[in-house]
Amino acid sequence: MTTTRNRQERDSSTANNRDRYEPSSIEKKWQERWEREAVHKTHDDVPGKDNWYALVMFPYPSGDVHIGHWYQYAGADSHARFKRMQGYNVLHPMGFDSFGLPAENAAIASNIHPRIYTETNIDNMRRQFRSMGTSYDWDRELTTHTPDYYRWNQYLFLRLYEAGLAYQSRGFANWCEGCQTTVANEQVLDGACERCETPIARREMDQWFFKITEYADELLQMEHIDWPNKIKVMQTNWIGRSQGVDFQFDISEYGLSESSLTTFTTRIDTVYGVTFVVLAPEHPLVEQLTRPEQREAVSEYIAKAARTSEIERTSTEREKTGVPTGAYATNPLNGDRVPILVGDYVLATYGTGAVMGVPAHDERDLIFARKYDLPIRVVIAPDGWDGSDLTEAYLTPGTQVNSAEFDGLPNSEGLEKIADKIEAENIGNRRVTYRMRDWQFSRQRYWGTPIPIIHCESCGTVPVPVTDLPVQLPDEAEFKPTGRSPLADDPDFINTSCPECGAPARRETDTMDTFVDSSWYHLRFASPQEAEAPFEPSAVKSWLPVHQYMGGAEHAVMHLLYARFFTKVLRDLKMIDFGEPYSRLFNQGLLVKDHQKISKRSNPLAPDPLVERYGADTIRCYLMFLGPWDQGGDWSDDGLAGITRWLNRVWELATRDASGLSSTGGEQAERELIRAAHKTTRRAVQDLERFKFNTAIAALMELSSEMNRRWEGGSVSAGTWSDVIDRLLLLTAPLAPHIAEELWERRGHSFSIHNQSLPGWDDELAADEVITVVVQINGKVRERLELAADVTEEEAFEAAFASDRVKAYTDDAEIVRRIYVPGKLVNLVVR
RNA sequence: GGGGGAGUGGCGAAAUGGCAGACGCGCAUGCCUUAGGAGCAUGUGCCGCAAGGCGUGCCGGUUCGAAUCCGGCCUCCCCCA
Repeated sequence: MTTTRNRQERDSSTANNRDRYEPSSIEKKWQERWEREAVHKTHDDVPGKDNWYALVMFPYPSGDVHIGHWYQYAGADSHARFKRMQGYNVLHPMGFDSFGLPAENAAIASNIHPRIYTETNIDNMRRQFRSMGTSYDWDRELTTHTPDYYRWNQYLFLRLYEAGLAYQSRGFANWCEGCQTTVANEQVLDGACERCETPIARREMDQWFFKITEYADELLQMEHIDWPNKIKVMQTNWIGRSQGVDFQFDISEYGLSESSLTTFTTRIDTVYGVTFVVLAPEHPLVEQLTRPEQREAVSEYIAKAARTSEIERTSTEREKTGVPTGAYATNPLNGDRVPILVGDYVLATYGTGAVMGVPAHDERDLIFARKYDLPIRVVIAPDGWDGSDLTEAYLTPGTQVNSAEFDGLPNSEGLEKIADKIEAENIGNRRVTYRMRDWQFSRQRYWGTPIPIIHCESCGTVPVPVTDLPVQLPDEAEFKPTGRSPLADDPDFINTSCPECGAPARRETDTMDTFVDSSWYHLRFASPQEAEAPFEPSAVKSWLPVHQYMGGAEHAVMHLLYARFFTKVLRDLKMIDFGEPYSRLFNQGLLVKDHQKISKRSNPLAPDPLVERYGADTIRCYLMFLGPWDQGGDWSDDGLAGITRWLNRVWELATRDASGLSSTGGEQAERELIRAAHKTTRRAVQDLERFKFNTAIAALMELSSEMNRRWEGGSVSAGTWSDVIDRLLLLTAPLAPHIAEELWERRGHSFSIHNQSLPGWDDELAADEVITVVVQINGKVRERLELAADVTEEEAFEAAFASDRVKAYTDDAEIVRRIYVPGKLVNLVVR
């Protein structure tokens, strides 16, 4: 009776002076105060704290922050906040990857200067990031389109150029006739321009490259970095290391400058089965080898191939085509004279641009041979082969046949012995090739970092002296695409003098791929205002490599590979002393809405109105509650109510006046609430560490409900209640930073909750006193027993046998086996 | 075609060798309310009145015991062709 009356009094007395949870008012208030009091200001070193660099991939300022950004940045921010409350000195910076094609295209489309367009977007995005309650130190913000940043792109380019790792060479680029410009590989979608859908052609142009292939083998070494296996596999496939043999066919009969034609193969064991040779249309010998009677057909074919994208050319769906050159090549191993054809499924950039055709042992070659009526010769025989024709290409291991002295060997052995012979006779050699090519980073675009090179008639290619940096991107230049680099039309920009001889000279007019900017930005964040160098060595030493990198998997083989390459180069240039930029990587999944891709047009979900209506904390928590962060989530407005209710409950629990509580439930009730609190702490901390935000929130919800029940019972002391409330708020703080801060203040604690340590837990206090032991008969659950936590095996079996339900199964049966899993179950195998 | 990931209630999902469905949405019933798109309580995998049986894409295997491990197949998503 007393308890009931007390409770009613408490409720009515507190109802009046308690106010409701109104996210809009408290969120703005705390965002301003955090900024005013520099709560997220990061110092390079804090005595007694270890540094933790939590980096999330910085965004393109291509428009509004959309809900997918929220999904990424809210999760990353929660994890960074969690590490901060774990006691680390955390660097969690933000910037903008603000050069590049998307911004430039959007700017052109709306007839605004790319700089104005970009800076307007950045202002808007900065505002939105603030509205999320992110914990960035804005003093460290960097934007890559400013000279303060891109001058260091130019500086690093010069260092790579000096080291022979940047070079200019003629190469094929993706040319879009519609946009009158080249586009990057990643902007080619199914052979067409992603913007105007014009088919992409290949055009030969002077291009700049970074020698990433020099680091191919080291880039394959990934055992020592803690990255998702998925990404490691993608990088390995992308690099595509293959071991093979360069093999020379004799073409001396034509009396050309070259007496041999080199092909590359990974299957030299099939060399006795070669019945034709195929050259890429761009192969340098095509012109000279083509016989007069084939000249017209070959020229026509080459012209057609030039209009076809590489992706299309190598597609397995597409029919393999080719034309004979009329010339023949002689296989030096057996003297066979085989026709030379031109085929566009062979790429000039892979291997040697020439392949040997072995129709019996390669699917593509077989289709090609059948189509053009070329001979098919089996040289690797399956077990029990009767000498008849094969119906399909034989690709698996077998025995060498029709292979001269190698007949009878398993082909794995033939592979080595034939390679030995080729090397001994000097008609070829073993070689490792990679699918990955050097990184073509020059763009005929305006909105990027000018490449700091000067072309002089007498001195050739001359690097701009470091003291002359930055080479400024002219603001006034014409930026619309005209078919060549926009900067080429700006006389003030191109006309200069040669740094070596002083004669009039022309500047390089290409700009850099934006992936150059993002290859080292993590270093810049360590000392973003450094004016004398790209980064300050001691700051880099305190912060790098990045402890935890977070971002989407779409960058697996672009940014993430380039950044690793840059890191290795800078290490070799002795600018840094580590070889991997990101020690740990976590990829968040994709957010969809109602099972469909979120799109501005067909399935929109703008964050600002949601924040206005529900509050940033609610949106953050809901996004994190949808499912495991790495698996992505499925947004549906309906589910928001659950998070709203929970945060309201936290508010309501934390604002109750607990002074009237008395420990009527005794020690038992106290212990049970303390146990729930310690269990929750353990679960939440362990889950947050592993990015399992969804189950961390579930644990906090359970604790909230448990507290509500305990209050109804009126059974715990005010002191215990208060401790558990504080625990709940501290654990909620990384996820819902505003409400936690507000309630922390209302409970009389000092500012800020985000400078507090997470609560610890005691496994003994978290341990159950009573456990449920499951009794299985032949693996099926037949009984559940409530037993003391410290029950012995003997006691557990005794309890099991005492149960009537168990007896029903054991009475007429023989027990052949008994299994005991401490604290969990008893299994009786009966017959 | 190759590689990777996933498949569990009406829905988002838990459980990674030991009680399948935690937590949340939705739904149902009741309470409270001038009102309810608010709050509270209880229930909610399927079949069955019940006892009980069935149940984690499908088929098989390993195990005392499988959503979880192994083999084969189907479907969906991502990356590369």
